[in-house]
Amino acid sequence: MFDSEFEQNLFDLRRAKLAEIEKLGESAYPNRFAATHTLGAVRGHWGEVQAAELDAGRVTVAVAGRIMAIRAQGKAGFATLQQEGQRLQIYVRLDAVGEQGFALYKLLDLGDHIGVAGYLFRTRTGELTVHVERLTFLSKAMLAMPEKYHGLADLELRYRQRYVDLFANLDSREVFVKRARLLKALRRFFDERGYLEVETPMMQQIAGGAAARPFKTHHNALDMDLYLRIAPELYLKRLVVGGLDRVYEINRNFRNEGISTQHNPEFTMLEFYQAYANYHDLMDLTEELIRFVAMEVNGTTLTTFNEAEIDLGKWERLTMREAIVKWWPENSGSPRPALEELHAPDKLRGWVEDLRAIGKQIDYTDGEPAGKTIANIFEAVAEDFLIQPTIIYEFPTAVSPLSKQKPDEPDWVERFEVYIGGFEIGNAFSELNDPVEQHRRFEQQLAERQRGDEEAHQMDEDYVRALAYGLPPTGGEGIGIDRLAMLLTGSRSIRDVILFPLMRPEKQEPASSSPLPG
RNA sequence: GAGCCCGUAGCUCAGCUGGUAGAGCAACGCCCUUUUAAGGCGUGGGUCCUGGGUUCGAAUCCCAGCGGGCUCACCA
Repeated sequence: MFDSEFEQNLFDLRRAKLAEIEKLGESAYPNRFAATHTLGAVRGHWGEVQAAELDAGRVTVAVAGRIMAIRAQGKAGFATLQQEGQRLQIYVRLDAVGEQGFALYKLLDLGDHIGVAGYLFRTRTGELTVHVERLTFLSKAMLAMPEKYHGLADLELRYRQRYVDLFANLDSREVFVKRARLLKALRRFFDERGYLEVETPMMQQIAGGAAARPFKTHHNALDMDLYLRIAPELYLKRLVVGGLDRVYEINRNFRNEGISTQHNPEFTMLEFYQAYANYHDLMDLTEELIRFVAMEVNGTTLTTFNEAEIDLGKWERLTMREAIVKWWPENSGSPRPALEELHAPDKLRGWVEDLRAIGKQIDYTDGEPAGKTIANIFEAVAEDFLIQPTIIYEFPTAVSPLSKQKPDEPDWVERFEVYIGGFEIGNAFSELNDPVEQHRRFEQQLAERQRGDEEAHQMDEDYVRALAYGLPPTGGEGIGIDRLAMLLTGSRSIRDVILFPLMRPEKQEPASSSPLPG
C-alpha cells in the first residue's frame, strides 16, 4: 500500500492524531452527520447576499466537506471545505468553539472530512464564510494530498488513482458529471419517443453484429466457451421481430483490439431500432438527437474539440462516393475521379497505388471485393476532413453484411455513418430483413474469413431463423457514447471520459507493506 | 504491433556539455484571532523507474527491460 517511508511515517503520524481526536471525545470514524445544506446549496442561497444583510439576520447552517486548504493563525484559523465539486470557507476561532473545539481544529489535516455548524458572514475580503460554533470530526486522510495549486497532473496517476483525480481536479469531475447528463439526456430522448430500454446478452456464443475480434471466456458449469459481445445488434433486431417495435440499449461492448486515444477495450454503445423507419428517417433523428443532447449537456450546440470550433447543430450530408471525389488529394498521381467512375470501379488498384505513393495508408489485397477497397479509400482520403458534423451515406454492400441494398444499385446499401471531429461516432442503416439474402451475406463473410479476415462476420443461423419469422422494415443505429462524451467535453483522449480506463498492471508490491502493525 | 518523447522527495517541477541532488507545496516544531497559492523562523524527507555497460567517477552518456504519453496500424 505504501510507496515510501514518507507515506508510512505520515500514516503512523495520522494514526496518532486519530488517537488524540478520540481522547477529545470524538469518534474516529463516526457514521453520520446531519447537514442542513450542501455547500452548493449554501452558495446558491447566500452566494450573492451582502455582508450587512448576513449580519442583520443571522443564518445558521450545518455543512460537511473535505478540507482542501487550511490556514491556521494562532488562536484562529480558516479552512476551505469541498463537497460535490463546490467549495466554501470556514472560520474557526478559539473563543467561538472553545478549548476542546480548537484542540480538534489543530489536529485536522488536509484531506480530512469534517462537519461544521455555525453562522454565515463575509470576511474583510468579501468571502462567504461559515463562522464555526461547533466542529465535528468525520474521517481522516491518512495519505498526503496532491499539490494544492497544480492538482494531480501526472496522467498515469490520474487514470490509476481516479479517486484522487476526482477530488483534486474539479475539471475531471466535471467531465464525468457531463457524461452522466449525456446518458440521462439520451434516455429521455428515446423514452419520450416511445422506445423501450432493454438489456441483451453481453456473453454470447456467436460474437456478431460488428467486424471486430472478441474477448473469449468460459462458463464452467455448462463447460461452454463464450464471447464478450462486440455489439448487441443481432439481439435487438430479434426483439423487433418479437414485436418490440422501438428498442434501445446503452451498455458496454468489448473488442479485443488496440488501445488508442479513441479506443478502449470496453466502451459504451447506444444502439436503437425503429420499425417502419429507413435510413433517411434515422438521419433526421440523429441530427435531432445530437442537437438535443448538446443542449442538455452544455446548453449550446457549440463545442471545441482539438482546437476546432464545432457546431453540433449544423449538418452536412454526402454520399461516400461524393466524399471521395470532394476530398480527393490534389497531389496524387491519379486525377480526381468522376462520380460515375465510382459507380463501376475498374481503376481501384491504380488508385490505391497512387494514394499509397503520396503516403496514404490503405489496406489492399488482390481479389478483395471492390466495395471493400472503396470503403478503405474513403477512410484514407476523407475521414480527416470530417470535422463538422457530417453524415456519409450509401456504403458498399461488401462491407455491410447486415444492411439493406439500394433497390436500384445492389452493390450499395442504405447505410450511413456519422462523422464529427474527424472520427466516426455513429453507424446506421436500413436493416436487411430478407432471410435468404441475409444467409447469402453471411456466407460471403465466411468466404472473407477463409481469405484471412479475422473480423469478418460469423454465420448466425438463429438470427436468420428470427428474420424468417418476419422483421418489419426497420432502421437501426449505433452511437459510440464515449466518443460523443469526448466531443461534448472537449476531451482529446477516450481515457479522459472513462472513469477507470484499462491500464497495464504496475510492478507487484512486496507483500510486507501492510498498514497494520505486527 | 511500429516510431518518437517522458520517468528526480507524497505532489508540482529544476538539475542532464559526467564530479553521487535542489526549490515550492505537503509534513514536523515554534509564532500569529478576517486569511485565501496566508505569512515568519527552524527541522526532517530521495534504491534520481529497474538491470547491465562505459568511466577514476553516472540522475546526466550507451544498451536492455518496465510503466506512461503522442503518432501510426486494427477498429467504433
